[in-house]
Amino acid sequence: MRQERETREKLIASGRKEFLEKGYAKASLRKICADAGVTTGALYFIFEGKEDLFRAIVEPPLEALISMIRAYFAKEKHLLLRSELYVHREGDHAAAAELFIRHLYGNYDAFILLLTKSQGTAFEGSLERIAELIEEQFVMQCGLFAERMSGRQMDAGMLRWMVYMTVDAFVYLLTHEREEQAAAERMKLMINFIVKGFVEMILSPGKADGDGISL
Amino acid sequence: MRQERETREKLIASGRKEFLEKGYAKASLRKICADAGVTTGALYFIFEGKEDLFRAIVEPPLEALISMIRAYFAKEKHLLLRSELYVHREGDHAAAAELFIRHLYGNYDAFILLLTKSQGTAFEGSLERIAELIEEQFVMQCGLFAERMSGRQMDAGMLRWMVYMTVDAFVYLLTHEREEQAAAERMKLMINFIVKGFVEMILSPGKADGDGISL
Amino acid sequence: MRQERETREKLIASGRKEFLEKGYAKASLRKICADAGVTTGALYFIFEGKEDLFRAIVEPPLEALISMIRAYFAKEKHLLLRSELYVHREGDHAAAAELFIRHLYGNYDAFILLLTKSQGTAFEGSLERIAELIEEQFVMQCGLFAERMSGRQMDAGMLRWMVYMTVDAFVYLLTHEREEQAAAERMKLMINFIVKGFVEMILSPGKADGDGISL
Amino acid sequence: MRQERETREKLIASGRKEFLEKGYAKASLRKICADAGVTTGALYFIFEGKEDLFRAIVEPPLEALISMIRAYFAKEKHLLLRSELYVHREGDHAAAAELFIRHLYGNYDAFILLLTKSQGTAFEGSLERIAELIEEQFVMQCGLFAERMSGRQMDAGMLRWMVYMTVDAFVYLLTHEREEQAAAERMKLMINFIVKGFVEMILSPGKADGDGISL
DNA sequence: GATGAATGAGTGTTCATTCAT
DNA sequence: AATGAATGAACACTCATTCAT
Repeated sequence: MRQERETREKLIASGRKEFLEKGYAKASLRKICADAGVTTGALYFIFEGKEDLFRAIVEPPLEALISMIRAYFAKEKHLLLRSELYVHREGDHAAAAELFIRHLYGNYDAFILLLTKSQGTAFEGSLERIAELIEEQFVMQCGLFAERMSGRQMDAGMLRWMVYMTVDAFVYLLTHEREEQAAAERMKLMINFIVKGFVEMILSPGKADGDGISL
Repeated sequence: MRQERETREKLIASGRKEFLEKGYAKASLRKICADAGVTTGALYFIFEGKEDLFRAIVEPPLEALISMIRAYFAKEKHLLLRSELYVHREGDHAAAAELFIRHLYGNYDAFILLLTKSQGTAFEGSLERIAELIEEQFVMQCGLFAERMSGRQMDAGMLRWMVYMTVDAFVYLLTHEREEQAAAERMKLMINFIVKGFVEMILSPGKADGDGISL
Repeated sequence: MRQERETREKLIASGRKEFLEKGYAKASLRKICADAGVTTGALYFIFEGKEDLFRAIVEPPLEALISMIRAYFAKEKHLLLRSELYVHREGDHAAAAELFIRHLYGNYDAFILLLTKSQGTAFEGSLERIAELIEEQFVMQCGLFAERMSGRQMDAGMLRWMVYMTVDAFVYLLTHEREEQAAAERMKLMINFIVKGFVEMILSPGKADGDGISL
Repeated sequence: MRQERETREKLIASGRKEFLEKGYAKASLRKICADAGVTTGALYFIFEGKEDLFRAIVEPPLEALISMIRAYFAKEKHLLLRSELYVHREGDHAAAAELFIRHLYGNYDAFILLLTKSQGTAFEGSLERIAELIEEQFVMQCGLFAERMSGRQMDAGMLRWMVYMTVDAFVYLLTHEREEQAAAERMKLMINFIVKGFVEMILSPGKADGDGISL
């Protein structure tokens, strides 16, 4: 049991390395095992196969991220229900962003794998799934919001893009800025930019289409 | 000669299909050839190998796009040099955006391949290269701009991100909106959003760092 | 017709080059044709295939050599029949050796091909065939010789080896001394060495076996 | 482990057969594996590839031969240093020759492969390398010899050829006489011939050139 | 809890050769 | 007299996976 854990860890470490270097499809299990100083049989004892090894590397950080997102939105929803008026203060989301950044950079390799090397895997659509999750929760909140500020409709397509853009901002940082501190710094500016644009858009929306969300 | 063209076209067609389905790495030349009703030998008579077939599919549209970008920036630069004052009018870039959208959707499969299925290819960094090209030209223009509106410094990192974000907006559309008309419509809103944010940022910039661009 | 000859020559030239570089088996007809600026079809119009091209390069010089050898032995035989006593004079065979060297070096590439790059070809045993030819003629002469100098038996195996050694001396030069003049010079010494050894062996032969040739 | 050894042996056996029949370049790994009753994958588990299989067949006997040569020369050198006068006795090298013959015929197939079927392999120059090794050691001994018998110069080119001729005598036997006993018998005569010629040449050398070795 | 030998289908690629034009 | 498009079989090699031990 003790030993299994050790082998498992070694395999995960060298798997991470190989997947990063070659991408999922071109990575070689043989090389991963050799690098871990373990036989292929051992890998198949511990994991179900190639994809399972990949999952073992990327899934835990991904699931943790999703939990964080859910928790954040739950809190936001709670606040929204209690307050009667939504007031936007600068830096509102900064704390959350920093939390996310910390998690992303704390599992840097796993997220790089997830976002740029997972082609051919069940995880290749992870970014999309995260965006959808956020959009879903966001739309829900907007629904609550709309009960108080009537008449306004927002373009659902634009909203979807903005969510995607926000999520992609994290990806951009992850792939262009290796230092966590610098990334956190930058993210504040980026969030600010997006929020401002968002508020602006609500105040003077483009021509609404039928697909709009009442706001 | 006549015949070669036909075979070539058939191979490109079935190659496009297979690459789209499986991604570059997992695509099988044998399947491509069988699907085209041709032997592997024929493929190797016409193309140099797997990557060359891929290139034959994606390179022409990519090169055309790059030319369009260059031409657009050349025109912009020319205008900038003639006028004494830069005045932003809404919809300024709309025409260009529409042109790009037309090209992107006119070669839909090729760009999907390029942007989402080119891992393991010389083209896997194409998006980045396009972003760099645009950034380069953009920075150049900002330099010209700076000769007239002095003192202003803009955060180079933010500028880079905005360029990336703009480019990524096209990718977002390509991967989320199959209809060209709808995409063109949307792109106008998106461009508007970005430009507004950009102007806003110039007027009240975040704290500039040393790497800033004089504006 | 004129044209055919030209194409033929170009193919032979580039074939010689490719065969020398890669050896017969690994040489590529495609490369030969490309190098000659000719299509594969043309090659098959003029030659019957890969081996036929090889033959066209090496056969003429080989046949010429064989003729020279035959002529030389015919002359020797003639002299032997006329004279009553065989008298060995130093430098006897020198003239012949020089002739052979001239021919060998005049067709240097062809003989290198023949001797070191013909594996997989009908010509891969050429050296052996030449040795056998010489041995045959040599034995015949020894038979004539034996009619006059009775009693002596020579070890047939040793004789065979000496013939082989002689032939191989030419190969040795061809593969170790690129300059014809130097090779000719050296060959005189080598011939001398062999002849001396031969005479010596006749005068005090090893124990004869049943396979001996009466001398 | 037990099993691997068996598979290894089977592969070596059928590899030896196929290489002998077709030569290295034209030999087919597929056929070798089929003949051994094993899949290609098995071959690649045990060997690194085609050339590695070839190496596994020919390298051990070759290395053993080289060691034997080195040992023989070391002993000779030792004797030479102790005795004040070099006295040639007939049959001097006979024992060594017999040892070599025994080794050569004890690994008959391997040496045939090495000497006549290794084109396209790292081993294609083995004969030359052996000749160089012997020449090197031989020249060294001649140097020692020269300290006592002064004034004599020997043509280095002739010496080189004689070494080559000696080595080639073994090749000649290997390729022309399948029976070890007969070969050993013959080799004695051949060695005798060469040594006699050598001594003769020293006593009445051809005109020495500048490249001569003082003797 | 693992080993390591082996599978078998698959890969991209190269080849000498053919033949309608 | 020659083209050039195409064939089809073969190539060495790699892969994720299995299973007796």
